[in-house]
Amino acid sequence: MIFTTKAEYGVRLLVELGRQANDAPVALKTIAENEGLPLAYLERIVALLKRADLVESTRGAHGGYRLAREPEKVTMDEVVLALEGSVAPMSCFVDESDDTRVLCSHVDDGEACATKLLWLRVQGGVIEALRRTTLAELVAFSAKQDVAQSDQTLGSALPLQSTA
Amino acid sequence: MIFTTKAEYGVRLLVELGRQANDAPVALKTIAENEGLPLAYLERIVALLKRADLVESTRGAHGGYRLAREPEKVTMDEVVLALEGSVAPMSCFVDESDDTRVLCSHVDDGEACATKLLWLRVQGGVIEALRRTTLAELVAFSAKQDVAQSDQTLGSALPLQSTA
DNA sequence: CTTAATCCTACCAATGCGGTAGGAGAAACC
DNA sequence: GGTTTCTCCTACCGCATTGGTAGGATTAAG
Repeated sequence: MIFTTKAEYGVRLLVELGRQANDAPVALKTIAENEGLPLAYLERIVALLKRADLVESTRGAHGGYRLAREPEKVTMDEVVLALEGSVAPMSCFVDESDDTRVLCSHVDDGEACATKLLWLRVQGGVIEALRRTTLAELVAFSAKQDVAQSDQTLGSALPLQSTA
Repeated sequence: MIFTTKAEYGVRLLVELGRQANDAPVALKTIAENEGLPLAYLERIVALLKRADLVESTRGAHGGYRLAREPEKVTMDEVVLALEGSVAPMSCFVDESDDTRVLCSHVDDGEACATKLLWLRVQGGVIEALRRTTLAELVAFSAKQDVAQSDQTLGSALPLQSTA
């Protein structure tokens, strides 16, 4: 069970934005360079965040993106939902309509499969974990990481960017 | 985020075995027909369960598979681990060694990415949900489904707990 | 010795993922 | 006004994985 890089990159992008205290927009190019991620791909990802009103943009020179809310008010369930489309442990769990309907292809219509109970619990566990994590927490976490890194050997920090 | 059909089919297979009270082996063909799943594919899946000592087999005519343990003692974290190889919310979370090492390709060696905290929590939520679900529960659940189906021709009597 | 089952391995089509390319609009700055 | 620097949009593409198939070898019951 795995999230795609959309979630990974999107969350990283938001963390980068969250680290900026001021409300000056940040260009995607800056973020791409900071994180070592492909710019063109990030563009498509940030579009998802904008569509979900998690991010605001200003076009033109000196433009870029900023958070639409304070990091404390951004929970990860919203973020991952915007990026991945759904939080479903099984393909038949993807909710087409607005209610969380279970559509399992291998069972009679309207019937639940034997594994419904299990996947519901897993889904609940994931959503709960996502919801209790805010962007502010991740920003603070990454800041702590930075301190730890700069405390250690600065020179021997391998520039191991696997960016081909 | 999605599990593959290996987990789905594998759990269903175990539920089918769990429904048999006696210890007579059940042929895969029977299970395939009951569940409407491709036999050849099930063969590969049940091999994973056998390798993890969740299932025992007897070859030859009148052979088949049976549970290696009572359903009460089979927890789903073991099952999913055997079927999917790992329970990792992100590709860099796949543990190659025995400890749960985080190997993130986009960060310096030994360093955690900004999203480590998040994926750790998600992974924890999933594993906890899996661990507290036993095969016996799923067997009982599927039995209840059967009763509901034969009683009222429409099994919507289940209190589907939404994203609470 | 036929039949019914587990085993094993190679193969294959489709899908989705991660990434690229090439532009068209919009605003700042000279 | 033109250039630069951004956001935006859409089409395309290689590749790995998934789900499934094929074909056979092995084992045991009757």
